[in-house]
Amino acid sequence: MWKLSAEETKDSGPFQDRRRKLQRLRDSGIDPYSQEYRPDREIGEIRAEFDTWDAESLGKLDTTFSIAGRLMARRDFGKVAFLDVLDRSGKIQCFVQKAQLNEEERLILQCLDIGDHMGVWGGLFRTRTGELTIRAEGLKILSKALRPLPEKWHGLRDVEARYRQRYLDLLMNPDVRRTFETRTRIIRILRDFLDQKGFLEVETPMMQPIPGGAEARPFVTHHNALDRDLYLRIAPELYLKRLVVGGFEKVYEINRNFRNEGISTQHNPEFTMLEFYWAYATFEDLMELTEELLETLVQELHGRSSLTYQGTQVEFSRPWSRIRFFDALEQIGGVPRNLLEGEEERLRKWAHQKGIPLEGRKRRGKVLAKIFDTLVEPHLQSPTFVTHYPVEISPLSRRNLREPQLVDRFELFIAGREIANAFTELTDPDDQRERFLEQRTLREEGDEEAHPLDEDFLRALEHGMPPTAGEGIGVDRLVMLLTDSASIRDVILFPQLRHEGPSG
RNA sequence: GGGCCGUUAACUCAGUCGGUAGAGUAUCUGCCUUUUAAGCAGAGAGUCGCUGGUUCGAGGCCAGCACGGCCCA
Repeated sequence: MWKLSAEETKDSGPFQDRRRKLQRLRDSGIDPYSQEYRPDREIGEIRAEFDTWDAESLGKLDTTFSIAGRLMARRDFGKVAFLDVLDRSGKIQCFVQKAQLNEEERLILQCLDIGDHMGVWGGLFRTRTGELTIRAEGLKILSKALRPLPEKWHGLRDVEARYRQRYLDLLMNPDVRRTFETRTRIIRILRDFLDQKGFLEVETPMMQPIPGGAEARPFVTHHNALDRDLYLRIAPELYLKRLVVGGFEKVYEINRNFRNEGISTQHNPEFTMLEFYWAYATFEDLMELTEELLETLVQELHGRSSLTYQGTQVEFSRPWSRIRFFDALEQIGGVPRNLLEGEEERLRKWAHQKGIPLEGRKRRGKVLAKIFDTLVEPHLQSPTFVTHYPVEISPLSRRNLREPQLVDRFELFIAGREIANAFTELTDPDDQRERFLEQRTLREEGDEEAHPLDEDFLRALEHGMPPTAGEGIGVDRLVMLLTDSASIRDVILFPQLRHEGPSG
């Protein structure tokens, strides 16, 4: 009944029973919320060491083990009981003979409910069915649970409850725990990889006076003492580049970005981004680095260079295919070349006939990007670098030398999703100013996602930034890919949800 | 923003044509010294998401709302 408050549930059966047991313990001078208990082993350690021992060897072992954890199941047999105790490392069965307990412990056993934390100590043996078991010499209650756990067999299925009460999800669904452990491992591998290459990890502002570095709508907040609005960052890009100007030639940040957009299986308003900047490198160097990084990740996590995502095999062996943005539109998206190069109106008409809605997309670049998202992106299952984007949708990227209407940029697609976005950085302060001014025009035309002009950033560029390449990798999407998760909510511990309704 | 599906006991779910609200788990009582979804016997447990409407009568039909899921934008 965890959807209801304690007040609402205090009179109903299981809660009353647990309250009653709590009171019985207190009346007997037993604290149901122990101040201290120190187990000497983790359950996983015991299992790792003794799971392979046979009954006879265990019989000769004269050691007492003390463990602690949450009671997940109990099976009572009159004079004995079996208790399943779970800690962070695993689960073990404990065998309790009531005759072996003192009076206080017998009362505790009587009052123990599934969900309570307890400590147990005793020697190891193997039951008739062969299970490694602790023969309890004594036990203690460490924390009384007043609410029952979800049902033992089906677990917690209700998706909403799983997100709102992730602690129950973690307790009841071991796969969920593993996914989040893997997430932590992935982030550690990312850090190790970049640290080894000499990148310096930094932290830049979450609250920014001008939200830049991406095209997205920001969240607004207010600083009272300064009496000014601040924005939760949509990207760290402009600050990391300032650091490159300041001489941090290899720099990265793994942290949260916030974008004021809809919520879906692919989008959470706050999400984790890795961004890194590498002076004296180009976007082509980044492609190689990215190949190496992802292959390392897949190898470390899966022990081979491929994985299965939602039923599709994805191969990460290098090198990955590369295709130019316009070639991808033509060859994969089936957009006729003459339309790509011809008048915008004919392109719009063609898109309309294909059923691609373009409302709100005023510029040619946005039209092309929309067509790409619809017709090309879903087909990019194997890792694919799409390169050389139109300059008008890349206001922070350096122009291509030969074709100045394009930029030296790539996006990486895997399993039909964008995983990374990278480019050779625009270091020319005059060109950057012009790009900002173009974006300002778009903003005046009503494009709320157009990049704002950042005079302070321009001043930094005017001090001189070395030739640099920079990349952003969406960590949540990467974790989804590597853990075979269908929804971003399955890789974020507490995803954003609507207000809990009055009726739960 | 649109479409479809869902919301019933603490959990997981049934509920036929509109006619007294069901099961398993969990809980409680009793029996049980090697079980592991323990077993056997019994018991308690419900604002059927919310608000209206139709009807002699609504968990089921209609409308609106809330929350969630999937798909589309």
